[in-house]
Amino acid sequence: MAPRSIRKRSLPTPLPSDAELDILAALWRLGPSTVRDVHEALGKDSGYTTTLKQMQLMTEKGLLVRSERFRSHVYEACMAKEQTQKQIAADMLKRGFEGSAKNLVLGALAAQPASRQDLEEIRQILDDLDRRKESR
Amino acid sequence: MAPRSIRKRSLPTPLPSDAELDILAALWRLGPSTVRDVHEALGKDSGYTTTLKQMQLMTEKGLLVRSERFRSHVYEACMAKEQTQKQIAADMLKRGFEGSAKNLVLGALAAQPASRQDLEEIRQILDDLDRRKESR
DNA sequence: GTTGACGTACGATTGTAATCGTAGTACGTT
DNA sequence: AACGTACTACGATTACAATCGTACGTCAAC
Repeated sequence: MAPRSIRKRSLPTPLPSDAELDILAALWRLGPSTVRDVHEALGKDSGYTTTLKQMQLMTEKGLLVRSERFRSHVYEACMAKEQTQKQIAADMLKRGFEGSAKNLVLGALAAQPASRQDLEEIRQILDDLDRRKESR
Repeated sequence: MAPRSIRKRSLPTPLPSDAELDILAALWRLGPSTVRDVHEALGKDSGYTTTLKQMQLMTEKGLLVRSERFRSHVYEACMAKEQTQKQIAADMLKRGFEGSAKNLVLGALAAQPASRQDLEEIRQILDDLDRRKESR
């Protein structure tokens, strides 16, 4: 009778849930911010205390760090955006894409047509990877 | 007071939840299967009836279709793998990757090093996209 | 020193996914 | 006909994310 949630628990850093990811995204974008800043940036119709509580819980979980400032608290994402994105992609890959990066790329590009410039940048990434393989 | 789950509800085809995605993945891999087939393929330590119920609910939601066979039921994924993957990638992109396919690709490749062959296939995809852009 | 604005703390509530137990049904074997 | 086996049906339960209401604290202004 033990349900599992979106992502496996009891890992070094549990993967963020849905609303948690939204908050993280806001913090990555805004940099260190107060609850109010984040809440307004989210633009959701839920209440202020909801966002507050969420961020308090995330702090307990180790997803955010908090520091005092004058009268309010300032929060900051604990992990770098890139690392979290990597974890999310890994989870995604394993669970929905048969572990094939190719499939994920295909899905991503089908879902969100990339600009020519984006395509070029992706090629750069591929080339880099190739070169790193080479040198080993 | 209306919580939201992983993915937004009330869309043409609601995005599959976590366990649902596992089941879909199994069905894509196995093709039309009985509950027992799926349950065993999942290799989870939850009970048989859990998988059964899940698949019944998914059928109600329109994620699976069911047909009779001899004494058991045979289930099949309703949507093609590619379409679901596309939806998932779109959701992911929007929520965690600032809508940037490049970031997702970067994350995916960092998470799951691709083989040289995979890289080549991804290049093919990029070229195709370029060509399609050209001809428009 | 009372009031108002603005902040945090936290218990209680709700919705939903995930799970299981138990009951019911159909079939083959003896 | 009775029994064992394999399946489906479904209500009840549990866990957790998300939400809110209310209590509480602090500072500034009047």
